[in-house]
Amino acid sequence: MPELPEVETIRRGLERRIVGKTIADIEVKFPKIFVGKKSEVEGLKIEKVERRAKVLALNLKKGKNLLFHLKMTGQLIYRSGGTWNVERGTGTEQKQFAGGHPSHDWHLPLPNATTAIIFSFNDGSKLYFNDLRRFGWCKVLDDKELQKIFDEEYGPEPIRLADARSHSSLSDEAQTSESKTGQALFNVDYLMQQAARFPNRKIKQFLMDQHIIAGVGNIYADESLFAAKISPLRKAKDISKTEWEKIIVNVRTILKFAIEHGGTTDSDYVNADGEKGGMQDYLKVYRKAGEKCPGGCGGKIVRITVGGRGTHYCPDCQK
DNA sequence: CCCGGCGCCTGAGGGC
DNA sequence: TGCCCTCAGGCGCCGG
Repeated sequence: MPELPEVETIRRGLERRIVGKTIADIEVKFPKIFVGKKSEVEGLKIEKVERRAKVLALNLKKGKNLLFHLKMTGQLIYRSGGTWNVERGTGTEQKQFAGGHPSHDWHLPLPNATTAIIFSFNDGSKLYFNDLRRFGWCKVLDDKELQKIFDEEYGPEPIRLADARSHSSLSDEAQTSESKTGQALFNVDYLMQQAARFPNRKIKQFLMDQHIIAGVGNIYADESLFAAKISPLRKAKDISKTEWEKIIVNVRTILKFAIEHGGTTDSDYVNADGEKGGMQDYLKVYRKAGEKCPGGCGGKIVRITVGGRGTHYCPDCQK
């Protein structure tokens, strides 16, 4: 399920692939998933690919945008146009592929039964929005509407890599009070202030609330709390300042690490080239029920339900 | 405020 | 082998 690191990974891939291209045509296979009029964006050039929390926006000319939410099983996969002659196996087998160099993604047929929308660009390349469970959506929005959603529906970004180039990412730690845009910053003061608003909420649900923190979902909430040695059942009001600091550091570290590893492929997640992530090899508690605690405490990872979500933690070292 | 439950979907996995 | 049932899960919404 794409959370911040997965959506950011897709964003980076798309940025390299589709910025500067013009949307020539949109084919909607599942009408419920596409909200708005495609005629408003056909013919427009893509200027930028933005991420906020778990949503992805293609900024187009004329103040238009396409906003995507991948929910559980959404995929955004790019394929270049043209045909390719490819040798595989012993070299005797030669096959021609239409649409996209098959070096890494030839096994993934596109479009397929899960393909909800096909965006065709002016150079013959395509962007496929697949969604097996069809919870995801794509909306046509004006700049103003997009900004309103970004401002009102999502709390601060826990890391600020979206627009910054890699070498300037130190700005994360420099966050103190408030950003230029008026958006709150992800720091201890802010989290304690929010905790005062929802004192009895369990910390796991608190971390996953997109209005409070942008982009943390089930996997990284569990992983961050394990790293911080805090039980997912603790109430927000009972978290000490020192513990909030630990939460901040671990959320940031884990999200950044996950981005470096291309995100977690639990079931359907793939990047913009159709490739799986690598972060699943580094998860310590998520879906590890019954296994020995990797913290070396001698305990065992258990699975419980918190707020209706599967929650994995070590009761022995997460207090 | 907090919690539980439903709905949206479909494939995986367990029970028999 | 195969059918049926339940469940997962982001998120909005509703009711207690």
